[in-house]
Amino acid sequence: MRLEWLEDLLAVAETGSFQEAADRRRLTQSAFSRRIQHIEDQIGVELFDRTRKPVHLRPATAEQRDQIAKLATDLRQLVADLQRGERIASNRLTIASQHALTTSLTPMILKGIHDRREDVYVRLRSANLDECFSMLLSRQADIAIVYRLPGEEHPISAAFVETRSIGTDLLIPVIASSARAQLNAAFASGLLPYVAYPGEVFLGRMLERLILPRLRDITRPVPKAETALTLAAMEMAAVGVAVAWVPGSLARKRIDDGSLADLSATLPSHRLDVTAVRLFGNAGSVARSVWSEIVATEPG
Amino acid sequence: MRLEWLEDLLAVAETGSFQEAADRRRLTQSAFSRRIQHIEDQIGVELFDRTRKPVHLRPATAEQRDQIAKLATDLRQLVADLQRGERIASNRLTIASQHALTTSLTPMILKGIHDRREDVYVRLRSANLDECFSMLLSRQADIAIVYRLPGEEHPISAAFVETRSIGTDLLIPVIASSARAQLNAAFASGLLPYVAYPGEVFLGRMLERLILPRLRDITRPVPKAETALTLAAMEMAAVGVAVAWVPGSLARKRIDDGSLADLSATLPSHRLDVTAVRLFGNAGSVARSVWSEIVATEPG
DNA sequence: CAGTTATCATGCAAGGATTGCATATTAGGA
DNA sequence: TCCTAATATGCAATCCTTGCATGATAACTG
Repeated sequence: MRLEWLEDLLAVAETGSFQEAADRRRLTQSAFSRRIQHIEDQIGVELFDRTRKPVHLRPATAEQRDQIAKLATDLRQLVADLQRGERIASNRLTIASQHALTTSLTPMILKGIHDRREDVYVRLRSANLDECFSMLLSRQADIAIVYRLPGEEHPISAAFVETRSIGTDLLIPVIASSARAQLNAAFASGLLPYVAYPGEVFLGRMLERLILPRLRDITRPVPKAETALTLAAMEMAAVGVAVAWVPGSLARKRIDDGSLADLSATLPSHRLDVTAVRLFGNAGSVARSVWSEIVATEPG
Repeated sequence: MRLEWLEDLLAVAETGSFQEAADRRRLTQSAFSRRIQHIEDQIGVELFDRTRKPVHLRPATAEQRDQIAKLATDLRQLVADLQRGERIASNRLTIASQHALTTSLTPMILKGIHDRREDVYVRLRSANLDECFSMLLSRQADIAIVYRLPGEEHPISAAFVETRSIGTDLLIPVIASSARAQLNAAFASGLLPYVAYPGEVFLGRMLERLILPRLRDITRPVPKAETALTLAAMEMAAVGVAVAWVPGSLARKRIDDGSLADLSATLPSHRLDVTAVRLFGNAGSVARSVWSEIVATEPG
């Protein structure tokens, strides 16, 4: 297996066609086609369904897609680490950030660190909630930036981690402004189309426990699509597919420019804490200093 | 980056020489040498120190060794998963086992599962303690088999995981029988050579907190070597380097055949619980059934 | 310190792998 | 059924990788 191959597979998964994938990978279509054949030869399995014309991933291949993406990221990171060598070993720091925060609050935190500590090299790794804790535990990350429900605890024992609230956010329902009429019609007939998150991701559990029960009191929620990524959910809402519950900070810009409508006046929303988490114990000096930077961020 | 290359690097790391590594990788020395050069070219960094004759890993390379090994394992697993396809998606189960248990208790557990449930495909992943929990949290493993100190808690909140004790073990000091005289001499002069574990691994923390303090009352412990792997520690003890504290179950055979001596009569030992851990929540039917198999194992 | 040995590097030629171009084949839609 | 777009394949040029023989150098030995 090669990183190149993983990238080839991902290109197909993302573009849905050999043609486009070849393009993205900067190969001719013919060379690309043969490369895929070669990969399949090596593995000994047909990864794609050729009986359809834009080829489709076989279910077994699609199942591994996330793992392929993760391994590709990790391999690239390994190469980068080897390249960087020991030069910055001492003032290097890894921050794990929950996906939905990676595009909203985390960049501001990084900027803050960079402004005050130019010498620090921060590696940002975006992952889902469980993976963030996973990285903390196995010391692949020094600090994690994750959401938490007010009043709840993180899955890691308080005896092992230190948690600080560094801000709050709101999980709000949104949909394309242009789709409001349509939504109202559905709503009037007692239905609420919404974008679901899989049960195993944080927002999925949130939605299931906190939003849907309240929703069921006033309407019948109907899942129209499912995605593990908040950004993708927001996109679906933006094209008017259904209502998506997303962190307010993420939707802010598009609400302000009018393309998305905030429905929290009529549909339930919920508060979220943004927290910084680290393992107790002897953190390096850089990690300690950056931690104090981060927790100095005023909650609110 | 390629899996092949990772394996090349690991071969060098493990054998300490291009010559032997080439052998293990079934290449001529010359071809292997050029392959390493090619890898370095691609990465753009000298990975090995050539000014020494059996080449040495550069510190920056050694630092990434664990990560390289992990990625190699994961890549091989990915290929296997792609090969196996979805056939057994439903009755597949991943068990994470702490390294030291992987060679002692875990095989017996696996055998028990296999005897009663022939249809279940179990994937065993050996990892250190933190990685085991990490895999549980990110749902890369369904069940973890790990040591725990009696009376202590796992780093994951009890609210999120279910823990069951499935046996006990003893952390005992051992050394080559043939080296006892030598050891007694050192001991008489107030010194105790021992094999240390790095502070970030479970046994390292155990040793530091529970054994060394008691040891310091009676002698002056001097670390002679350090390794993160219990098996390697036992090997060092077996060649007479120093005393190593290892799980009794691991050393049993070599104590019985006389090659290792159990020193727990004169040096401190400590009890260990063997536990099975899983996340609360909706486990699949196979995971539930295997869990009951495992916890049915009588403690003791 | 000189000589020996083990270890790694390199020139070379053979064989293999990968690529682009041109073109054949096939699925999906009109 | 025919057309179009997507994928596969024949072919020749190029690049990569390998083994063999041999050169260079660090480490060891007496």
